[in-house]
Amino acid sequence: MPHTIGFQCADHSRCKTTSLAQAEAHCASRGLRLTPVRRRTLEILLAEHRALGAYDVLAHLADAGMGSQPPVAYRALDFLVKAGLAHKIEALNAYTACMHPGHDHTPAFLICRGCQTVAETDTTLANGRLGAAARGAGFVIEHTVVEATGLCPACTEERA
Amino acid sequence: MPHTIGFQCADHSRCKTTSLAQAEAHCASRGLRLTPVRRRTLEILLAEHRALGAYDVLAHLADAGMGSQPPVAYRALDFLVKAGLAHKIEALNAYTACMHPGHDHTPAFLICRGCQTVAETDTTLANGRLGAAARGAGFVIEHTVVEATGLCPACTEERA
DNA sequence: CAGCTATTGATATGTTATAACATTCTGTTT
DNA sequence: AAACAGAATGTTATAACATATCAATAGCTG
Ligand SMILES: [Zn+2]
Ligand SMILES: [Zn+2]
Ligand SMILES: [Zn+2]
Ligand SMILES: [Zn+2]
Repeated sequence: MPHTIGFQCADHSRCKTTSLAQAEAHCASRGLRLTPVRRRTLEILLAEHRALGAYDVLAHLADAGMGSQPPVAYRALDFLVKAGLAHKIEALNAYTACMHPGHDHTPAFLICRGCQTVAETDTTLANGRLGAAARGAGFVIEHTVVEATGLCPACTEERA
Repeated sequence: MPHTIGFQCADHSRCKTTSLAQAEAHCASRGLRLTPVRRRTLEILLAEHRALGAYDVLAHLADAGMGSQPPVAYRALDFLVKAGLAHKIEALNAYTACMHPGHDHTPAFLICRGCQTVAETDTTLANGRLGAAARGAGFVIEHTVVEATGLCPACTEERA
């Protein structure tokens, strides 16, 4: 699998290409329109395993001559998030490309405060303790945010 | 126990009083200064089982003649969060009083999108699947954000 | 092509958060 | 008590994140 959890990827060029292809397929199969602005936004997010603020994305879009006002970036990001091609990292008010688009999943993130790398994994939160608490309380979970902040292996090493 | 998980509390007046007393004791035992602004900020958060934005808190502080500029609210909120007397709800960019201050815990929240009620519970995330993934990747978790959004029993009923 | 909807462009504004520096308060040393 | 140091607060300004609104355009449908 191209996207195992970890703080390095063997071949990021391939990683990007694969994700983009999956996104194209995903949109095609659902009649979603991956327009130039949206596609470029996804490419911008895929450039690194980090989360980018909407204004960072906007700056890159502007560099590409694709709009320079906030709504342009926010609309594209909203589309990607709703389509399941990107996620918002609430703890950072920033956005990151999904590492396994198309697969129905409940993402969880490991965020390094040293190098800002974001690693996506899955959670089975709804099956765990919080899910049990929610069911016990009669609470219907619709969306979850699971984010852990800390230090990745490389950054832990560096500060040792 | 006064603070069981759930979307009602039997006697909120008592709930507030208890929490405030716990907070006082907590600060006293650690040499932390629960100054008038900080205490009032905590009271404001304790008024309801909801999360309040910093500017909402600020408005209440201003009503009480205690400062009307953003840093006043943010500093008090930062103090409370660092002291473990309040938590930030990242999904709402808002703050809520801790329901069991002093106890070392990793909070998790159930947030109702109908009535905005926030219920705090615990998570053992670090022992669960994400914790395992983190250890496998050599990632050292320092802080976690676990928030579930959905509908509480009352609001589910109402929309039925 | 006429009409409809989705998307983009553009302007303005609203909301959340912090930087920077002055002042006041609190406890400690002399 | 006066001097001092550090913590807390007051104040101004600005940075960073996000949305409302309306006009223009592109893409599809009958
Ligand atoms: Zn994902
Ligand atoms: Zn790192
Ligand atoms: Zn708590
Ligand atoms: Zn509710």
